[in-house]
Formats: sequence, structure tokens, C-alpha cells
Amino acid sequence: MSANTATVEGTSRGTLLVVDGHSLAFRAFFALPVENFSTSSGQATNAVWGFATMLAQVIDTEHPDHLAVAFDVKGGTFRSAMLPQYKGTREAAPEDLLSQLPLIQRMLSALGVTYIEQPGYEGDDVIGTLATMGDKAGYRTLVLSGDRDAFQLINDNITVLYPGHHFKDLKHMTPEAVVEKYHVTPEQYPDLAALRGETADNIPGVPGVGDGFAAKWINQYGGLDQIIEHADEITGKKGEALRENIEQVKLNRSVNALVRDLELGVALDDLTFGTVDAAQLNTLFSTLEFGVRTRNRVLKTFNASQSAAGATVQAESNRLVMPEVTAITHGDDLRTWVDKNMPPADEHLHGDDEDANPAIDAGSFSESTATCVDAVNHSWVLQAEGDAKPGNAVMTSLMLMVNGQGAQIEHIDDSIASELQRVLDEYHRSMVVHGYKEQQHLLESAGMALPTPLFDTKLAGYLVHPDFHAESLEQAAGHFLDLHFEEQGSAATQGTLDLDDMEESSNTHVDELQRHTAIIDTLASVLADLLDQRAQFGLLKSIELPVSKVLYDMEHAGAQVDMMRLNGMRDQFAADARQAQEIAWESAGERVNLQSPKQLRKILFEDMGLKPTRKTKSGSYTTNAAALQTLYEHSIDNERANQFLGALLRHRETNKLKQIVQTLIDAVNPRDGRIHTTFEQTVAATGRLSSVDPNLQNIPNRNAAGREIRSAFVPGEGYESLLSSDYSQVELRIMADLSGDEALIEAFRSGRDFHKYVASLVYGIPVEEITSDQRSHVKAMSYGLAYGLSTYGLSQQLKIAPKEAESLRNQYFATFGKVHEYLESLVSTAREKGYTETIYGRRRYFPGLKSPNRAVRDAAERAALNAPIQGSAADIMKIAMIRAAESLREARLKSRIILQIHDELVVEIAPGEAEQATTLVRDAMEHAVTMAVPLDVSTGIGSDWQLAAH
DNA sequence: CGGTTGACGTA
DNA sequence: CGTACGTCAACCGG
Repeated sequence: MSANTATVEGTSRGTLLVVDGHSLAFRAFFALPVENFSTSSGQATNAVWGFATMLAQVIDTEHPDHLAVAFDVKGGTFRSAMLPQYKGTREAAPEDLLSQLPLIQRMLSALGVTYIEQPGYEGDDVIGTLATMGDKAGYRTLVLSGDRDAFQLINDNITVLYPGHHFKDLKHMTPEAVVEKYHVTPEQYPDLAALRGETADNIPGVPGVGDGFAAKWINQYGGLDQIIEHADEITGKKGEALRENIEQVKLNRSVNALVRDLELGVALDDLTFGTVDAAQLNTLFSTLEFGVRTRNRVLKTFNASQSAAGATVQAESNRLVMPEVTAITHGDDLRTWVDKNMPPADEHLHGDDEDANPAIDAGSFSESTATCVDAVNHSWVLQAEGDAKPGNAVMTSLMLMVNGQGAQIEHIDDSIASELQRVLDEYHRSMVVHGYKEQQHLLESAGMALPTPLFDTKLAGYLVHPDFHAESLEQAAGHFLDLHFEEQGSAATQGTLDLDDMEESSNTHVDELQRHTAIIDTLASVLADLLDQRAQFGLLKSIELPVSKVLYDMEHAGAQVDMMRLNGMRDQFAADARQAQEIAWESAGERVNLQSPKQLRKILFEDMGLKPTRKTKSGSYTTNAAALQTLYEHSIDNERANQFLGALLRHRETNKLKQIVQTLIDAVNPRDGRIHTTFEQTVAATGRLSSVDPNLQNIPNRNAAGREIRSAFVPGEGYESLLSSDYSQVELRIMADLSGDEALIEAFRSGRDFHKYVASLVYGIPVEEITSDQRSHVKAMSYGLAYGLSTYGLSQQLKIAPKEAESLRNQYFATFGKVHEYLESLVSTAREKGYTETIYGRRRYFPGLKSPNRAVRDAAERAALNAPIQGSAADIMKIAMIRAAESLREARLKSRIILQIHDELVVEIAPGEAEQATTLVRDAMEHAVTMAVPLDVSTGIGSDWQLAAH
């Protein structure tokens, strides 16, 4: 299709947006407190800002292709000649508002928007004319106006966008909406308004007559003319009042009729989006002291509308604005800088008390009044750099940025720390950071603490695109902003450092801090916009940010280990491994490296001539445990091979355990004898956490030898025991709830042995007759569901015939039909929408569902099946963690959460707190969310992690 | 040396 | 030919 070919759908030619300039400015002025929107020289800017963001919002949601703004002109109109007091209230508009009208017009010029003033007429008449032109030409016509006179224009083609109680939520006034609200048609509305009067325009109506009586009369008599004809018939005080004010009403009616056929000297074709003059806009916005975010937001909207080549234009509009840097070396400098540059801490935009229990409720997420973008537009950025390793954090530098001004701190002394702490306490509610948890570690290392900030670009980026994991801020900028940076040369990493290099590296260091701060600033506005569009701000505010704080505390606390025990285990495992190795070497006849699959393949499949079972994905023969086990079982008649395989399997197991223990030993912080893992909050695409450095979420638990390692995790000094508390079958319970399958729900509500109960339903025999094989087969089936298992996989796992697995599956789905439907619906919805959602609106996108490659597509389907289930379980656990930490704190207990292993929490219990802490944690977990089935939590307490198991 | 592969630990 | 992770050691190419 040629770029010039316009496609016309149906009769609609496109969308025309007509804006009532004065009324929009007026509404903005009174909706936004002028104290928060003034330049340092005292010029009010609230109307300009409100006008700009409102207009951008409407353009973004309605996508008009034609646009015009109408203004009143100074001096009288034909109406003021008729009605001297007309719009007296508006004429008396504060100077602060009037002074902003020329600024708004300058902004519109810079944006390439046509605005129209018609001497002798009002903006309303221009609007009436433009709307009529649009209607006749077949455009969907939108009138953005806060003036109700515009309602008379409404018809099937013309909709008035009317600001409601909150400036930003626009009501779409259609004919139906007018009838619903006023009980008259749009054509009759001026009659109603004439009777009622219009206080906003200083026009008196009939005293005592409001919308209700006016509508009643209109519907009774047909219209104003008929009412006047029959005025004598109307009884009572109101009838009297009408007769007394009939002249006023007639006058009102002649004044509120909009002129709809002015000669404007413009055609609709002239009203397309013009060229944006970015330079002029920059000059204007910097005079008005608007932040880079406002500028980018507006530019983005108008550039996208102006040109179909949105991508390139958008990239240009995302150019970073580097902060102008002021070096801070003393607390007094910081105070001066803050007083000069920071806006007053602004409570009303996000007035939630930080201590209040965050509203965690799926329904309330999308309802917050201030949008994320609004809030972020008034925020500032904090970026600290350094090593954020829990327990060993070191901060090297820090920068604050607001409105293009940066305060750079390279060395923190006491005066700066105390001043900065004051700033954090006062301003945290309007602060943006990248990685709250990491920033908190850095600040803590300098003796400070950061209360919960407004926004976190790292967490927000994760919510927007959980499959994308940015290694650096530059990568995040490349991904989300289409801003690309050259690879940073690593001069410092090679060769010697002379004085020039030192200087250079110190400069690049500052450049980097500056660049990072600027990237965060721009990222925040772009990501806030995306979160708003998806109604995910609640997820950030009520789950990710609060859990981030909990995770910080967990990382900071760490987990105490018994070093003696670890060393003892390491030595024992090492000895066992060495012994197994000796035997293996002897039977192999050579000192083969047992940790080299390549060497093993040679020994097993070439030298010993064993028959390989399966291949790895790269095509070589596998030597994994399952294969070795099979070979072992089939090699009874080959003594040498049998002995080798047995020793190899033993070596594999013990050596792995030795390695795990050694990794733990290496991770112990010598300063406190504890292991401080890092919980990654933005890595797992489903919403789960992960644990690194070391990974404390994969400590062995399945067999006795491995489980011993858990006994090395003990309460630290000042604590008496460990509590382990975990959910039973959360994912299955989520499936029961979301599918609404009555049988599965009942299985959980019954309180019986769940898997046995399910098996009895599936096999159709009494619970008492279920064999342990039957139970375990059904159990495997249940758990496999959420993974998208194949019958082949099930047969492999259970070592049963594929046919048997197939019939188990059929029986299962015959019993739990709604579960089957639900799982299918997950995939089909994902295919339609491109993404899945958890119960709290966490999304994951699946481009692979459209892949022509079947293997890729199948894998994507399984992941799409699993993501909402695993992800909802993750949401629930995060909420439980927030609530548990909160109630432990509120009860002033010393006991604290130290580990999370997906469905388990480990709590370090202080003396005498066991009972109360158990109750609080259990309660938080059980009541994290309400579902059709109860959440079952089991707990145990012991003097080490293994003994705490239950 | 950095990246990949195979193996294996957890939920 | 079951989802989601992290870590190790060996190996390969530069």
C-alpha cells in the first residue's frame, strides 16, 4: 500500500478535535495549586502545564488527525453588548490566569497547532462553527470544553469531552449521556440552561428553578417557546418566578445559542497537525521551568501525531537532558542547593501515609486518582553508585537531579549525611530511583536510610517487560527509550595508569553518574506512562516497592550458619567423593576426569561399549544421572562397567554436595558469620524472586544426605530458633480458584489428604482403596498440569506406558473438566492478546506463540500456561511477605524474615517470640488473598533449618 | 579471558 | 517430549 493512500473506514473520515482554549485553561488553573506551579520569578504556570498535559492526554487516547483550539478575544462580543454582566466572573479571572493565556498560545504555535480567535465572537461560536463543519464533513468530532453551552452541539457525530470533578477524568458527553444526566436532548439543553441560568457565566436564571424543574417543564410543554406560551398555567412559587423572569430567560436563550456558521477563513484540511518547533518549545518550557519529562511527554504526543514515522521521531524526542552539575562538599552546600532547586515536598499528589497498610486488592489497583505519570512529573531522581553487595556495600558517589539541575556528591561526611538524611525523609514520596533495594544498601553503608520512594525505574521496567533483563542503565535506555550509547572504553582495565588516565577515569566516572541520572529521569516518564496504560501502577506501589523493602531487610540481616558444621560436612563429602573417585578410576583403568562429560562419553560409549540412551540437545550422548542409572541397571553382567557406573553415580552426588557446601562456606561474611544472599526481584519472567551470590533457594531438600546441609543454617546471636512456614499446593489451589472447578474446590475444602482424595475421584474408587502408586501417579499428574506436561513426559517420570499416562490424563480431565477448559483458555487468551496476566495484573508477553517453528511454539504454549499460575503464586507470596514483615514490626517483635524459597518463609525467632511470631506469619500467609479455596500453611520450629521442617 | 555446554540443586 | 531459576567445571576460541 502506498503511503499516500488514505484508507477510509466506513463513512468516518477521521477525528477532529476542537478545543475550548479558555475553558480548558480556566479549569486547569483552578484544578492545580498555583503554589506548585510557578517559576522562580513568580510567573504562574499551572494553567499552561495543565493545558499541555490535558491536551496530550486527549490526543493520546483519542488519536485525532485534525485539531484546532479556539480562544476568546479581548474586548466585547455581541453577547456582552446584549448582556452587560455577561461572563463578569470570567472577565474577573485572576491576573495569574490571564497572564498564562499568551503562554499557552505560544506553546500551541511551537507545537504547530492552529488556534483561532474571531473578533466580536466568542471561542464558543468558533467551536460551534468548527464542530458543525466537522460534523457535516463526516468527521468524528470531539469538543474539549468545560463550558456546558457546548452540550447543544452534541449529536451522533459530535461528542463533548467535559472535565468531571477531577480535572483529568473527562466525561464523554454523547446524546445518551446528556439525556441521562439532564433528561432533555442536546437540542433542548439551551432551553434548560436559560431557565436555570449559569453561575459560571454570571447569568441569573429563574430563582428556585434548577435542572430538575427546567427538564420537567421542557418535557411537559416541548420547549422554551411553549413554556412561555403556557407560563400562566404553571402554578406555585416557581410558576410565579418564571413569569417574573420571562424577559431574562428569553435573553439568556438568545445569548446561549451558539453561532454555528461563522466565516472563519479556514478549511478543515488546514487543521492537521503542523510541524513541531522543538527549539521554540524548549525555550518556552525552560523559561517556564518545566522538567524534561513534561517536555518529552508533550513532544512525544505531538511528534507521533505529526508523523507516521513515529519510531524515529520518538527516538529523537527521548534525547537525554544531562543535569547541570553542582559539586557538593558540605552539608551547607546541599541545603543551599535543595532550597534553590527542589520543589516544595508535595503531599497532595500521593497523600497515602507511608505507614498505612498498602491497599493490596486487585480491584483497587486501577482506581488511584493521581496517575503514575502525574506523580512522576513532579518527582526528582536519586542515583548512588558503588558496590551494593549486602553486608559489604560501599557507596562511591551520589547525585540528586531535579529539573535539569544535578547535585553531585563524591564524598560523604557527617554534615552531608545528616543533611541528606533530612532530604530523604522529607522528599522520598516524590523520588525516583533505579533499584530501591540496591540504593538502600549503598545509603546504609554511608549511615543513611531511604524511606519508600515514589517510583523505581528498575522495578517498573521489569513490570513492563519481565523477559528483558537489562545489565546496565545504558541497556535499559536502549531498550525502553531507543537511546543508544557507545561501549564504554575500558582504558582503566588495561595497562598502567598515568596521571592523565587517572584524570580521565575520574571524569568518565562523573560523566557516568550524570548520564545514569539523566537516563533514570527519562526512563521514569516513559515507564510511568506505560504503567498507567496497563493499570499496573498499583502492582508497583502495593507489591513490588513494599516487597523491595522487605527484601532489603532480609538481605541486610542475612542467615547465620554454623561454620564448624559446614566445614565438617565439606570434609566428609570430599572424602566420600574421593573414595568414589578411587573406585571409578580403578575400574576404568585410567584417571578419567569424572566431571568431564566428554571424557565420560569416551570411557562409557567407546571404551566400554555401552549402549547410549538419550542425546543432549546439541546431539552428543548424555551422561546425566538418569542415563547413568539406566546404564547401571542394565550392566549387571558387566562387572567392570557396573562398578564404574556405581562409583560414578556416588561421586556425582557427593561431589555435588561438597561443591554446594564449599560455595556456602565461601559466601560467609567474616564480619558476622552470616550469609547475605541477594534476592533478584527483576529476573524471573513469571514474577518470582531468585537468589544469587549465593543461591539460597536451591539448598538440597530431596534426599537425606543433601538435607543435612540445612542443619548448618541456625539462629544467630540474640535469637533462639528458626521458623519455617510454607504453603501447601499453592499453585493447585490457584488453579482450583481460577478455573472454578467445583470438584477440585471441594477436594481442597474437604480437608482430606488432597492427592488421595483426587485419586479416588479420578479412579472412581473409595479413598480407602487408593494404593500408594495410584496416589503418586495422580499427584504427579496434578503437579504436571501447571507445567503443560505431555503424556510422554508423564510416562517417563512415572515409568509407565505412554498409553497408561494417556488414559490417566483423560480420566483426570473427565473428572476436572473446568480445569481443562481453564488451561486451554490460558493459552488461547495468550494467543489473542499476546500476553498472560496474573491475578494482580502482572503480565508476560509470548511472541513465541506466533512462531512458525513448532518446537518454539509448543514451548511458548507451555510457558504461557505456566506463567499466570506460577506468577499468581509469586504475587501471593510477595503480599504475604509484606504483611508478615509489617505485623512483626507492628507487634514490636525482634523476630525477622530471613529467607524466601518461593512457597516457604524462614524466620529467625527471638527468645520468647516463637508462638506470637508463628501466629503472625501464618496469618499473613493464610490471608494474603481470599480465594474459593483456603490457603493452607504449615509451620515448624527448630534449632536449625532442617529441624524446623515439618 | 569470556562465552557456551552439560550437569544438577530448588520450588 | 514439564515451568521457573543459579552455579559449577570443563571446554572452546580468541
